Amino acid sequence: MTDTASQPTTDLPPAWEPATVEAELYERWVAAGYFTSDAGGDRPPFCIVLPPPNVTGSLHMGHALDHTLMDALTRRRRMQGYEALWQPGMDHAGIATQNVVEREIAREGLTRHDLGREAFVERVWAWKGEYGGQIQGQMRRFGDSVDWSRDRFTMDEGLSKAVQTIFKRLFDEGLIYRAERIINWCPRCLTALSDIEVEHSEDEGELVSIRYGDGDRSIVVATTRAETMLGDTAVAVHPDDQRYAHLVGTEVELPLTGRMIPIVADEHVDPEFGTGAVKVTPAHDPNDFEIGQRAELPAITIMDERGVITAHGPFEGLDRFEARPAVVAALREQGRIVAEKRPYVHSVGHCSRCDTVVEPRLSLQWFVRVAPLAKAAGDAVRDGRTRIHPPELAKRYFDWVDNMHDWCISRQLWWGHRIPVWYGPNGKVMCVGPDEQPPPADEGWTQDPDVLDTWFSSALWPFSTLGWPERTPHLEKFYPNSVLVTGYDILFFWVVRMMMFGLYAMDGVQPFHEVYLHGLIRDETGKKMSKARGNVINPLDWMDRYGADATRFTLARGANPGSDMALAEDWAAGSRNFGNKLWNATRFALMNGASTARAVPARETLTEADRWILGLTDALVSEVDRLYEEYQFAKLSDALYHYTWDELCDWYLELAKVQLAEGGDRAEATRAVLGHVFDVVLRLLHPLIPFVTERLWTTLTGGESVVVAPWPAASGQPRDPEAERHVVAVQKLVTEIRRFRSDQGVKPGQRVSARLSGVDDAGLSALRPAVASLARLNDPGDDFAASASIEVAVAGGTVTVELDLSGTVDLDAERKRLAKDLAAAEKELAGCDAKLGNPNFTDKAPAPVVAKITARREIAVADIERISARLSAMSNG
RNA sequence: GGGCACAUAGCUCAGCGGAAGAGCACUCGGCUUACACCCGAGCGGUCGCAGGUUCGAUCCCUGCUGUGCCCA
Repeated sequence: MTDTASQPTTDLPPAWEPATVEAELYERWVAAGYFTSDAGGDRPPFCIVLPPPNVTGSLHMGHALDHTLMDALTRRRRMQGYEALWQPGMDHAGIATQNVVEREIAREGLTRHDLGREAFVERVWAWKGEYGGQIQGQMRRFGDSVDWSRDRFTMDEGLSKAVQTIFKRLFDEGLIYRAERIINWCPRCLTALSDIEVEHSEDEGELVSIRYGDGDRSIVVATTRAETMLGDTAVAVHPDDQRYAHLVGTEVELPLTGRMIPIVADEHVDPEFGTGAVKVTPAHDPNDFEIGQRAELPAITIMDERGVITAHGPFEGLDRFEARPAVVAALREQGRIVAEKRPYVHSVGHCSRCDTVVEPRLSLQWFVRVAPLAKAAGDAVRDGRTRIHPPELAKRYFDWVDNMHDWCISRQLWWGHRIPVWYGPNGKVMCVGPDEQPPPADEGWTQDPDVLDTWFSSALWPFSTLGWPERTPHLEKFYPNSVLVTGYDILFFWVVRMMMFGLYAMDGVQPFHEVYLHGLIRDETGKKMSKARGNVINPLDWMDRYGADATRFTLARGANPGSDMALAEDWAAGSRNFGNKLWNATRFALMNGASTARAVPARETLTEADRWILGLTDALVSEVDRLYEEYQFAKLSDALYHYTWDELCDWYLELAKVQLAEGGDRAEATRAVLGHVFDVVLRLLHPLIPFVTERLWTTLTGGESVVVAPWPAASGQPRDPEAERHVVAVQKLVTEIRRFRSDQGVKPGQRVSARLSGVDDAGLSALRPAVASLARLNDPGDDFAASASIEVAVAGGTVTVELDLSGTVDLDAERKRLAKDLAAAEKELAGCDAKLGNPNFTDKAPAPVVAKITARREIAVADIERISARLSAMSNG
């Protein structure tokens, strides 16, 4: 057998240096085609579509989490022999991108109107060409195993065709319609927004009570938006409200305008709020619009698209926020302000893109009639065709789909998919399908100027990226997608819409088998990361300093289903340390000739230590598999961390040192076991930390790449409970000896002569050299003089360790330790006695529980006896 | 206003009916030839408060307090 010292040393440097190696490894994987999907062949499909990041953006920590989890799932399935497709791409982000380019041309003193629509859109494409690529670069640094050959963009020709196809189908079936409605309008972005693009916050405002009419023909209304009174067309009260019953059907004069407006009754007025009478402004409030519809009231728009008052009179030309105090002042002058409350905190909607206060606005827009689509989306989850993880979030999904409002899909933008509807002479309307010719412009036909909500095209993502509306081989193979991974915060934005459109476009087949919703990233104190707070961590910074693997492992370790995760730099450092630990442990194994070239010898020829670690390794494989099926990333990461560090490194490698020192067949067998366990753990870790495992695994095995290595399976060999008991006993014995040494102030490296008895009776004979090595003990020499002794109760018996500390023993320290142990044992005994002395317990508790407590009691009694004897011996001695 | 979570060691979180756990932080001792991004040992919790169910409750139920989120 080759001597360890003459083994060829590995070429691995003493520490893992991610920065220099990761990029090269990644490009090698791409070049090898590992990530490219093949729609042919017999492998079962596995498909994840990447939630398309915004083309204007860069990847933040939330993306890093999302990508880590998707990559882990994809890499594992690939190793398991699935045909894996992780579909990348970006969306065109209508409002955001248009804003960016408008800002850019504003620096040249231009507006989009100066350029004209066509030139502006060209300008956006040019911008996309120049800056839109940074996300791909970031994904390469993360190590994302996406199929770059299928990279897609929502504005691509094929995806645009998908948009036009589904629009036409929905239009023809009456599921898309155009109507004048109150919509959410952003006076800064100058476009309609859907309900979910509005964020509500509790803001300080004012509540002003205004008297309309005079004398006994007057009524007081309260409002937070005094300026809208210029557009009031009624006052509404509850039909059962006796206070106002006599006024219903009469009219009052609307101050400042001289208009007479009716007092109407409406069920939806809350008599408890304010005076119980509300002003009704159908053109500027969604609830008032509803009241207006029921009472057939006119709607008077008093603002332009920028929120500037257009009503004639002294307020014309004022911004809505300037008009508010001006209107109040004018009313006060007339003595019509009955009460004012400032600040008055109430909920105010803001544009999710630019934070401008949203103005409800009456306008002509396109809508999707969602009722039948939402019903199907709900049913797919109710039927279990799509499973939501964690299941608690399914309720939130149902609450949404079962109470969904029609979806406003038109946007007054230029960047996006233009609505494929043409308006002709005599009010004719024509929706044009993807393969149809638009009607001739010279006959007076013009296309609708608006574009579609970005989410409209994103909703097609799970199948438009696969080639739909063509029935491509990829669509056939990879639809439905296996799992969708995203944050719970975009359940409504995106997941619901993909469900609706997927079921509709694909003849009732749901887009996903499973949906996994992860939590949000927060800072170390649990606050949301935001630029305003200045607590944003850029994942690229972490990757620069700690490597992509460490960044990924940190995120995976924090990913408990459905709950948010707090991140701090310390976590990343810890993950970096773990990678380094793995690196050095593997290096150590390699330096000692660990190899996968030879199979692990038959179990009966191995040591108990070998059988113990092999058993733990099998258990680890099963546990990791089970946890992956449940999307328990935090737990599976922790299981891998614990196995690697606390069992493999802290114990098995130390035990292996003893076996390697023996030389001969024992050393050779140990090399095979080392090779096996590192092979397995590296493969298990690869989906989480792909780079370091690739470097180590290829060195260890000589294999081509761990990316395409088979996923580990348990050995099928039975575990050896006796060997495991014995190793656990050795762990306890060694720990107790170390504890004693530490109490006595013996330096960790100093060897101490010791005489052990009871080892054989405890069944630990074979592990005796291991104990000596791990506890730094020397065999007793001729001059051995025990100056201290400890007794350690282990599973098979009690081991007595006599130590020659060749000097004074710190009796005080020992007494303290014994007293502490005694107190613990006495507490334990008292607890057991209390239970066993209670007939209700012994009668009603299950027998195994009673037996367990009885056994614990016996151990406590023995401990007390032993420790007391030791203590009294000390005071007598 | 409606709904849903969560309150466990200094921090971030597991555990969710039968002996309180992890990582980080902290204390002490160590360069024990894989690793100081390390090794060894240790300190630290009436599991938010008050009731209830149970032989037994951090775990189940009720109420309260606090925090967060979603929806109006």
